[in-house]
Amino acid sequence: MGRSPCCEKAHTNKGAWTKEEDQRLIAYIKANGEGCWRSLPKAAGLLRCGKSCRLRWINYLRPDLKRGNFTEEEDELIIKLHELLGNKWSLIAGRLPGRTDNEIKNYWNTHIKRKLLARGVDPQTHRPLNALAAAADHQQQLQAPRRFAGAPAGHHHHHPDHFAVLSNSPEACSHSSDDEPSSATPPPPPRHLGIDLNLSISLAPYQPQDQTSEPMKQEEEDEASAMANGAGNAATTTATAVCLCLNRLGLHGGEVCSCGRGGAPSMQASTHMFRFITPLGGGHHNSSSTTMT
DNA sequence: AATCGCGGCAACCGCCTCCTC
DNA sequence: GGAGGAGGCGGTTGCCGCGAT
Repeated sequence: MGRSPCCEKAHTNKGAWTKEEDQRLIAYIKANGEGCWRSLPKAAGLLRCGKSCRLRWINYLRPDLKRGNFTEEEDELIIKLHELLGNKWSLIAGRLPGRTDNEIKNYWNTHIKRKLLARGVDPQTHRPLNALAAAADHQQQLQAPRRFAGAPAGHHHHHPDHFAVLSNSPEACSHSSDDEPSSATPPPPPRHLGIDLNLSISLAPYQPQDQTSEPMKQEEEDEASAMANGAGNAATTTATAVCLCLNRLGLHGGEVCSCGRGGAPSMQASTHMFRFITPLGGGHHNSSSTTMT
């Protein structure tokens, strides 16, 4: 039968927003703040679904939005983050200040996909295109019990292969409960790693001897992986300092990160490597490292 | 000048997760 | 612990503008 609609659709406008509607929404949110989207339309005098208001605000009207073209740096950041997070547009957007998930999603589909294809890289797997066919053949031959490439198994299109690459601890390998039963022993390195990703995706520069005792949760692990990888590659390709803290991820002109949330994330710096430790929800710590060249 | 095709983007839809009771 | 509601997310659709023919 389905769920009840999020709002009374019979009396709601659809389609493009008018200037007047925008003004009403802006005025209302300025006066009352965000929240309670369901009741907002009525309170603001809008004949819109609450979800529609929310989307309009988040994707278009928010004052902190950065309009305009994506920079080359943003492009590369998106690519790195997508490689690690998959189609988690909201997570990616969270690391690009002023950009929205919808905007990034559209940009990915219209620009970056093409860009990667032109580079000979598969936009979904981030592997060289010519290697994909070979890898597929190889996998068919192997009929390995552990699926690894493409073919997202669950609703959420994580890339298990990516996480396998990035994980550097047995705990980290046990998260993929969506897709397969977890195992106490870390799986052997996937054979597809033979494909040269040319991305140096790894936490190798910083080995886990000082990892905190608590196993990471999936989300945190994702974050850590994203941070490590994004930094490593951005750093090696641009020689620019990269802030990986949750609030400031991005390229910076070499200044040491000092941003933090609550418990003041720490950063350990050596000559060529910065390590960021950013507390995430629940007091877990999230570590990553980046090599500065 | 008119038509067609394509690309870009805003908006919608439906499912999922989280939160509250 | 379970149910229901609200918000959030990702995929998809459809409109519009622009260039090619």
